[in-house]
Amino acid sequence: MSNEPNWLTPEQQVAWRPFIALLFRLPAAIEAQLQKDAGISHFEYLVLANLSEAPGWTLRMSDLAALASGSLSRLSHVVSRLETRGLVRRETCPGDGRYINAVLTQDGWAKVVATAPGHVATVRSLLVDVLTPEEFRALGAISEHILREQGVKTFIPNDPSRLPQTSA
Amino acid sequence: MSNEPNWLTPEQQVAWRPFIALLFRLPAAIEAQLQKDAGISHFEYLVLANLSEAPGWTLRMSDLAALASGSLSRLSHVVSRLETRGLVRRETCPGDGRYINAVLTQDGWAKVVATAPGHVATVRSLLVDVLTPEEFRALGAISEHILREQGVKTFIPNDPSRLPQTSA
DNA sequence: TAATAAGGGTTGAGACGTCAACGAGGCTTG
DNA sequence: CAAGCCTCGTTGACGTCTCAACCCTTATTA
Repeated sequence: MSNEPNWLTPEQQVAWRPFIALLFRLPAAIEAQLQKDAGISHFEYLVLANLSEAPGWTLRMSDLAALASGSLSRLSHVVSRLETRGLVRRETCPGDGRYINAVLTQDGWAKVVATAPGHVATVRSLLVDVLTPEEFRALGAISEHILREQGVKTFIPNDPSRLPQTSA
Repeated sequence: MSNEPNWLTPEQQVAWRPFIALLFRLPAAIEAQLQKDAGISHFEYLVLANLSEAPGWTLRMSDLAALASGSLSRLSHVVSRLETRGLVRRETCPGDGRYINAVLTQDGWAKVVATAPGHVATVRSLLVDVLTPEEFRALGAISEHILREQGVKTFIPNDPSRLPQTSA
């Protein structure tokens, strides 16, 4: 193989630069809204939202980490914080002491219900509603393509009737 | 205006979920490679890279912050660190003491030259080369669309009065 | 020229994420 | 059943980001 770096072509740079800017700014904007209006981080919101959609408001730590796209260590810290705030509690898995389940509390559910509408509105105003339906569909398909290439399986909601649709 | 939250439709969720996963995972992957191979963060890389492309290896702090899509406070901390590592230095703008220029040093240039190929290779393997050219172009166009909607200019305003001036 | 306004940049404290080391439970060999 | 191992999960130290208060320089106003 050659030592010569395989630089991006000018055309590729024209696509790359806005994308990398988006990769910095969109999370920052979402983070800011959630922090201001609900006092939680985006990651914390994803944790609560995923739990709220899980059967029995319960998920194993490692599964929850994967669903929220974070490390197990990060999740452990976050669940500890959410636990002291009374939004989540831990239970060792009955029958197999290796596993630990995170369980949403009533207060946690209330928090999700109170937070979701503002979050969805923000996502709409920043992203969904500024794109044409075709653009948004394409964005989803491209994202899935990239993730699939890295062996990441994206969770598809199987029961849309379960409300609220917190995952926005 | 209704109080009823405007939830995402199931079709929109199908697009949103992979995208939000990408928004978490791609930065993490890029971060990991840069940290491992070069000992710098992605944001630090963007700072150095933008300086290396600026005339005179020089940019005003606030312009650099905008180019790197970060806050001025964050940039100030980062530049301080890069300064102690000898990769960047600060200069008060001659003729207007309010402004401060960040200037890339020779060592900083060397760092960019040494780091860029690996970074580009990573971006290619994670993103560019797994998409079709049409997909990648579309991704760039969609990103720019979103940013434009928020008034973000992807490129530096080519205003000569904002360049470092040796004389008024 | 003095007082004030306005904006760029810095600083410190607190919150958060990462990394590597560790602990604990259960499975698999002998 | 004992020893090792594997995986899940936790912990604490350290580095980094955010937020708000602050300083400094220039422009404005009287």
